[in-house]
Amino acid sequence: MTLPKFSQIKQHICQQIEVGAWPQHSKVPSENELAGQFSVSRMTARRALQELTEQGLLVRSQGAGTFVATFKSQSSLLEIKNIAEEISERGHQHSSVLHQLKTINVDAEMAILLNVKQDTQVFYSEILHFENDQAIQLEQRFVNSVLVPEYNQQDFSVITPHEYLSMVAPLTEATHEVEAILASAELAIQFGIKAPTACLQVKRRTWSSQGVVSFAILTSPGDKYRLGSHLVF
Amino acid sequence: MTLPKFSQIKQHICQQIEVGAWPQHSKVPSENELAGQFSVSRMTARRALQELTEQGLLVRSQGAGTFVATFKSQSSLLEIKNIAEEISERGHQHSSVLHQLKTINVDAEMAILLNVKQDTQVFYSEILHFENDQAIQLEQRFVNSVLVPEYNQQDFSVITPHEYLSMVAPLTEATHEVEAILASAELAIQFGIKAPTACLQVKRRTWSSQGVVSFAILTSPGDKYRLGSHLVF
DNA sequence: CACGCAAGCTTGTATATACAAGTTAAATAA
DNA sequence: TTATTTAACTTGTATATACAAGCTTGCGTG
Repeated sequence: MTLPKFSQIKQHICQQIEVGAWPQHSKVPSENELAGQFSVSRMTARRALQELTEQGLLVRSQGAGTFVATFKSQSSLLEIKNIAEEISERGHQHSSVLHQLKTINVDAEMAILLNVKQDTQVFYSEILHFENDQAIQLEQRFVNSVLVPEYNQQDFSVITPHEYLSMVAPLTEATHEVEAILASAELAIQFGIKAPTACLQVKRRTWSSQGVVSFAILTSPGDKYRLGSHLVF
Repeated sequence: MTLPKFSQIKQHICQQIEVGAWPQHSKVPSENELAGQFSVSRMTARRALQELTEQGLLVRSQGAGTFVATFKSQSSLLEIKNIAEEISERGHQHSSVLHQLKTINVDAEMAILLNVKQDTQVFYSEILHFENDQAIQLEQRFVNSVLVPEYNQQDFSVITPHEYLSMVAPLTEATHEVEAILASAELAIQFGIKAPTACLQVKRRTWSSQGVVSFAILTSPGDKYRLGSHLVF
């Protein structure tokens, strides 16, 4: 199972930008040039350019061409760091408790999110992360068992799910949704906080070259965690 | 100047959702059905559905069909957009109410954030933004009066602070901090929601070439608003 | 040398078509 | 009546083609 052609072109373009071959404001090959280089139809090349434009990496002007956008971000979100590493960087101690690691049948919604067939069995893990004995994040993760067949055999006291997945299915794409929720009574107990309290919840969907790898729900108490980013234009 | 056909279909779909004809999770007509209804090619209908899916309003599943997504306003973490524009793009109506627009003395902390001398007078504005008569964001903004001396003379019923600041002091840099907070009683009343409830709060500091322009606190009810991003590596 | 126009190139919208892959409904067989 | 198979429908990827609109470059003329 290889990536669709338009996705391969998207990755090529992102890599050219990343390695500095195409700096800010520089001209990107035209639809017809890319079509020639990749032996695809112009419409396929166009789709790649259009999606990257929609995502903000490129800007396009009719008649003039396609250019690398001025925007450049160094957000911590963009790096999708390993939580153990983040805590360690703060000079603190990371630990975690595995609550659940099992195989489940996915409902329709989750099947769509993981791009698997309905009623497929996938892995579900639930881990509570600590920073210096203070619970700071509940990680609930649904993992595509087709792409990562040995996920449920890992020892998550020595390696985080993020670390393992990065090794066996390196990230190529991700989406995030950040929301504020009210902690349930159960959640409040797990975090050792009083209700009512607000929590920051990040829903993260990750892809590797073979497809959707996992869908994670990362929930943290509002007073213990925040996300930062730094944008340069 | 008429809208392209695919944009007209997008608007039709947004309106159907807005008026309640298509509730959350309900099935949307297929590509071929829309192509028939609008006398367009399937590819044109497809483009409308695909863009709305990327925007988070729809979810699609091969073989099953296209469905209305769980509704939430969504803004980007990777770009700084004008809220009026974002709401407009969703086919919704933006409006706002100005609560405060005044000159204040800054304390030590705010002076540091705005990079001005202590006890300097800066502008403070407080605006409640609505999407289709639903309050979705309280914007509190401290503005550097040295760099933007005429901020407090603007009419913020016709232009948003973001628009104005972008004109007179174009953005070069920004930082975000995203956190979850519990709504105060006052805040709950402004949003028309019951306490206790969680809110998503973004603290944003923006720079232009001359220095720090403003420090904004953007607060939204958790069940009405989320932040998103889509990354390719 | 400067200006205007034409040609070439590029993006933007749209259509028709084809095949792949998955889901759902209908028909058939046990 | 239930289970299985087949057909119909739906989304997903890809190609070829056409025309519109805008930008850039090159050429010709003053």
